[in-house]
Amino acid sequence: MAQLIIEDNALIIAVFETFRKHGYEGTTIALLSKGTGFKKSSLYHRFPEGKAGMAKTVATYMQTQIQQGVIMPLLNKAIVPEERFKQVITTLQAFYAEGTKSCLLNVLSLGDVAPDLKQVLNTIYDTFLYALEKLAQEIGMDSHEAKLWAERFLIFLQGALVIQRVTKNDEMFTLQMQDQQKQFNQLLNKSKLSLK
Amino acid sequence: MAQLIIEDNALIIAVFETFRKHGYEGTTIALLSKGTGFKKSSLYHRFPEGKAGMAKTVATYMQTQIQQGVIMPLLNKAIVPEERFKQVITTLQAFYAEGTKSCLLNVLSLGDVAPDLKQVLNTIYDTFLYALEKLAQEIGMDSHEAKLWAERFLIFLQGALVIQRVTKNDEMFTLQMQDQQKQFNQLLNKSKLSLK
DNA sequence: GACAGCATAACGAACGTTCGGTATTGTTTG
DNA sequence: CAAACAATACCGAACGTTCGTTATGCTGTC
Repeated sequence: MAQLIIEDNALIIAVFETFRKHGYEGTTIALLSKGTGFKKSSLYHRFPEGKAGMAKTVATYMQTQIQQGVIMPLLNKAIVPEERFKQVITTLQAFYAEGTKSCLLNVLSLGDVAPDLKQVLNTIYDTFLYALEKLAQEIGMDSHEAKLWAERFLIFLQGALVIQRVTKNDEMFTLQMQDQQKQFNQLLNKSKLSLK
Repeated sequence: MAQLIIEDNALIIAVFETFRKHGYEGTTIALLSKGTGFKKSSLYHRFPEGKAGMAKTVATYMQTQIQQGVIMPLLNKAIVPEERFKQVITTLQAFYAEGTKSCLLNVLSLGDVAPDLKQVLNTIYDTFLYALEKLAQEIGMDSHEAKLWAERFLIFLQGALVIQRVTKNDEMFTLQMQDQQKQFNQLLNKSKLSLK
């Protein structure tokens, strides 16, 4: 029994980094072995469901990270919206290492994706979108505007990651995130004005 | 001699579609054989440099497509800017099949990319960016604004493709492209007003 | 009969995975 | 407390399959 083992965090992170760098097909067990320090067969002890299981595990890991570093701050009404958004930008900067690391949502959604993995990726997007939407509504957007703004932010996030990977212009992501923050604050100020 | 053989266009397109769907590592020769109708060994007759050569070929194919459908229209001063941008949006809609197909710039830039392939991808981005920049300058932006606007457009393009792949919301890309066009026209009108 | 175009068949290497076995750790029992 | 047993953590070696690639052979056309 007791099948639910708390996976070693450093191990998961190493696997996560390998997948986000090489994508699913590009990630080999040999590569994972190198990245984690475990021999191939040992990895199968930790992940009895093999490569597919590892991918699902890292996707779930990302889900919890986003939940903790993004969703919770965004919905935390104890803090002013401006500060909340700033926190999220900071989290994302760290999570994507200033845009030098790719997003699982992108690299794990190529080709024929296993349905259960796809569902985790979908959920991450949905919850992220929802939290952004709620924040936007809080600062005065109607439901439609809020959804559009949230979508746009996520599009921008993903796009900036792709472009930085192609161009190797390592400041692009940071600059664009800063700009998103600036624009958010402008929207917020407009909303404050119209309320007075 | 005569190393430059005119490759069969339908063949290249089939290879191109396979790569953009599965990425580099996810694309196998068996998959290419299925997609093209050629046996594996026959593919090596057409592409003596193997898989790496095929990838480079499809990247170059994309380069010519973008050159013809995007760069040339953007720089064509015989047509008004509004119409030029509209043409480009139309081209991109077709090129990405309303956002249902991925971009080589994204899927071929994962993991360890061969330097010569990377350079082709880089060139595609650079020329695309440059042409957008020139158009933006034409409608009144200064050099700095123009570069930012061009970057943003490409970020949006790539981001929308990623998001649509994750969400399977098949209208997202089209809607966002239409919106980009609308925004461009607004910028253009502002510029016209300030000139009067 | 030369040569291009394509297929058959096979290559070594790497793929993801499995299995037997050995340490190491934890638990039970006297 | 220690001996005995069980469970866990990890590894070496090998599995069958598929990878990318190539050597060889057939078939038609000029």
